[in-house]
Amino acid sequence: MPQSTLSPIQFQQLLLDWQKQQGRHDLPWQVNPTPYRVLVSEIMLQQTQVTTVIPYFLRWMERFPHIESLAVAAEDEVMSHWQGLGYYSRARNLKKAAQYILNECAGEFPTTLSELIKIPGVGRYTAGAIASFAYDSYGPIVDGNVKRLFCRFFGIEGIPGTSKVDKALWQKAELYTPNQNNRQFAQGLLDMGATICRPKTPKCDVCHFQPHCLAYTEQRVLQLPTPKPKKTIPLKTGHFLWLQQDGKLLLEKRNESGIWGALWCLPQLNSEPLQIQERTTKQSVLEKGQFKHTFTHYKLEAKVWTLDAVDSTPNPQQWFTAEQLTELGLPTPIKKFILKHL
DNA sequence: GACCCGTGGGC
DNA sequence: TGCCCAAGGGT
Repeated sequence: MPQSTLSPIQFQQLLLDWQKQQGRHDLPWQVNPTPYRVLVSEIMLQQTQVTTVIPYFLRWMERFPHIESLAVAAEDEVMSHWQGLGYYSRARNLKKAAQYILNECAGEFPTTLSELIKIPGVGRYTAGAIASFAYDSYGPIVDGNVKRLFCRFFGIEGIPGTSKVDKALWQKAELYTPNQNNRQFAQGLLDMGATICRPKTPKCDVCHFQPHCLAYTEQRVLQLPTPKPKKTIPLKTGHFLWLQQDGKLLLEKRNESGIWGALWCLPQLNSEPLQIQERTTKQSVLEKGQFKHTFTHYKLEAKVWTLDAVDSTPNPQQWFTAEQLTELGLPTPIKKFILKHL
């Protein structure tokens, strides 16, 4: 019955009015929104909350204030500034993006959606966000906030992330995104989703869209968006090495592929270490400690072992003092373990 | 389409 | 505690 009677223009006006009064205007990346600052913030904000990103963004912009400084930076220093944010391919891609813009785009930051999406690490959402926030131009965005808001407002059923539902969501985004005031419009969508149309406790009582929201008028707000079926994550066991020498700790730089890619880490073993037999001495393997860590897609239970001999591995290894450790990008649970045991 | 890729906050 | 969720993208 009462399908939303709000035209795109009416929708835009309501959202812009709300954004002007109730939206966020003082986030660090909203100040001086250059393409580079918007790019950095949007990559950091992928799957990451605003309050988590803010200190990382400020530190990043201080160390890498422009594309050139990032493009020529050493990977280890880039990774150390991302340490703790997670999804480390974002950091590697951000450096690739800087090099791409300098080398392939003659230093001219791309401006169109079709060009923006070619930047490493930039997908459909981030391209739309850069168009909106950096250039104040047409750039549809569909992120977690918009998915939730649109699924409720338009009464879209089905699981977001499936091709059918996402197609419908992007279609709505393209239709309802204006050709002016794009910066405020996009910010309004995100802020509405973050502060009003929240997952668990939406503030429908103060929502300007309330009379036009299909989910609200049909009392289905908490049923939309359709929840994903939860799957059980597997348990994996890991083994790591703790080797100290002259007050230094041995670390290993991990491969770019896989978990904790390109971070420095305690050397990881393929299996539980066996007792090492040598001609003259028996070297005992001692358990230094344990830790557990839950990722998105599996749970890790790890044991850390000490021994005297250095295992040969294909990755670069290096001894670090406690002071040097602070300048490296280390996986968060590894960093915690080291600080506890060093 | 399925999987991979981190971490911290909120309840 | 355990679960959901967060300004997604790459393979």
